[in-house]
Amino acid sequence: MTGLPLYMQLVNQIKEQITKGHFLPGDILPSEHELAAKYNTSRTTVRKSLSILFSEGYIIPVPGKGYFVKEPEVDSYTLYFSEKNCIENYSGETKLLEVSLVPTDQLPRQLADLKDSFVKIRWLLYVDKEPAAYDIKYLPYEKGKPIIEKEIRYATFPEMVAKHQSLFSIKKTLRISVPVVSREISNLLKLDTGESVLMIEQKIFSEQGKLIGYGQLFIRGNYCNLVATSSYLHE
Amino acid sequence: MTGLPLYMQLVNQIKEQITKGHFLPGDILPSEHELAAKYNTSRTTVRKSLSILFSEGYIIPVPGKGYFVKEPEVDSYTLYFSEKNCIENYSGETKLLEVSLVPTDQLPRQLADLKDSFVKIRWLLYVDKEPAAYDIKYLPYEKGKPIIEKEIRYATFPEMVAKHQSLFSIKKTLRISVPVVSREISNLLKLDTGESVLMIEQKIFSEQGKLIGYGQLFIRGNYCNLVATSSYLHE
DNA sequence: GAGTGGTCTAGACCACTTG
DNA sequence: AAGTGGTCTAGACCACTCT
Repeated sequence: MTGLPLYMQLVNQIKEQITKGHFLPGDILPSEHELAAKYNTSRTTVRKSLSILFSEGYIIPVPGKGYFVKEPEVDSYTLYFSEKNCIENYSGETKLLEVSLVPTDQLPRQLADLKDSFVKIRWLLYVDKEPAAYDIKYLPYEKGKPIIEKEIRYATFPEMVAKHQSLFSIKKTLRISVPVVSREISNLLKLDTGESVLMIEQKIFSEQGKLIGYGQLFIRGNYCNLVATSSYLHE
Repeated sequence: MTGLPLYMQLVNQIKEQITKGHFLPGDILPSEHELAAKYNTSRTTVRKSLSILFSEGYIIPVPGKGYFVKEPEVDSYTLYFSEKNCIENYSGETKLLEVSLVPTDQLPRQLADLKDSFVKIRWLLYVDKEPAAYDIKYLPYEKGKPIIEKEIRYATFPEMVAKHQSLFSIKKTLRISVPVVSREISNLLKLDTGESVLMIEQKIFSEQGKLIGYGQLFIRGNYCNLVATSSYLHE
């Protein structure tokens, strides 16, 4: 009947027993050996199933003891964020406002304690000729390498930062807030009175934990499109 | 020297070859058989390593062909969200404003096409006696079960919804935006003129995809604390 | 038909926890 | 000492792709 491989049938059976409450958080599952005997299969196959249940957040293996049913994580979401997808109907229209070298003492406080110089890049992002977002980015300045506008085509921030870093090894942080905007930003975005703006602060760290990129993205309320979904989709 | 298990050493070696650019996105790795021979180990162990690299987003297996090096996902973040942790300095102080049964025709449009009645619950959340957030939640009304205030202690929304659902099987969605707030909300939160508000819209679905919970959380700009981090932390 | 990954088995030895 | 999960082996058969 079921074309599913054995280990997947086992995954589903155990999953069902957990979701239906036959096993409660904190309970201990039958041992690998017992499961193998019960389902008439090998320990290897049982382990494959259990490792999937572990990766999906259902159970936790404890060496020498057994597999414990976990409290489900109810507050974990996956957020896909890039400058491109967080602006509604964004087609890619941008205007470069500034590319300049910023001396150490004029950096925002988030970067001030690093003793590096940074390149500051400012953009406006448009939707249908209307300004929808304003973006400021700081990248470490590499001595000797001139800043060429053409090089800074509007990729995602991690891609800009990681020119000579592997994209696999960087760490990133987002902070979402609703700032009180300066008159400058208000003018740039042509804000109506009372119109609000969302700010997304982005930090990028190297594998060694060094801050190698900082960005602030200000999005007009109407154009903002930020969606997150529960992490474990179970297929 | 290295106390690491064989399969982890293999993971790290291949990972390094990918991050250092010896293998580029789109490249195909040596076959399981070749790797087993090269590293003088069994195919099973090689497969264990490769499955880890797959789960961490480095490679994609293609049956009949081989393992392909993937483009790294640069825009995936993990967001931990709950009513408790998204409000800065929140200690748990709440005031229940309303618990009422809402007939089908008076529901917000997001719930209107379900032909169920919903219970509407409205709260104010305080930080140091100051209103910091305003919360509206809709839960399916279960006929015969009276709504008892004491039952609605302020747990996280998924916990409220899932009283008789397993928390493992629900799906959730968040939408973050900056709304133009009504006068009612402005008064409730005692907003200053020009002060902005962040809205987090939360939908909860049953395993079968039915909407079983809808919530709107309005947070005053100053109190908002939303942070997301890159998904793959690689330990 | 040769090569690939996908599934599965029946063992082995280890470090650890528990009585 | 018995039981548990962690690691590892050396096979087997399958469905698939490529040529």
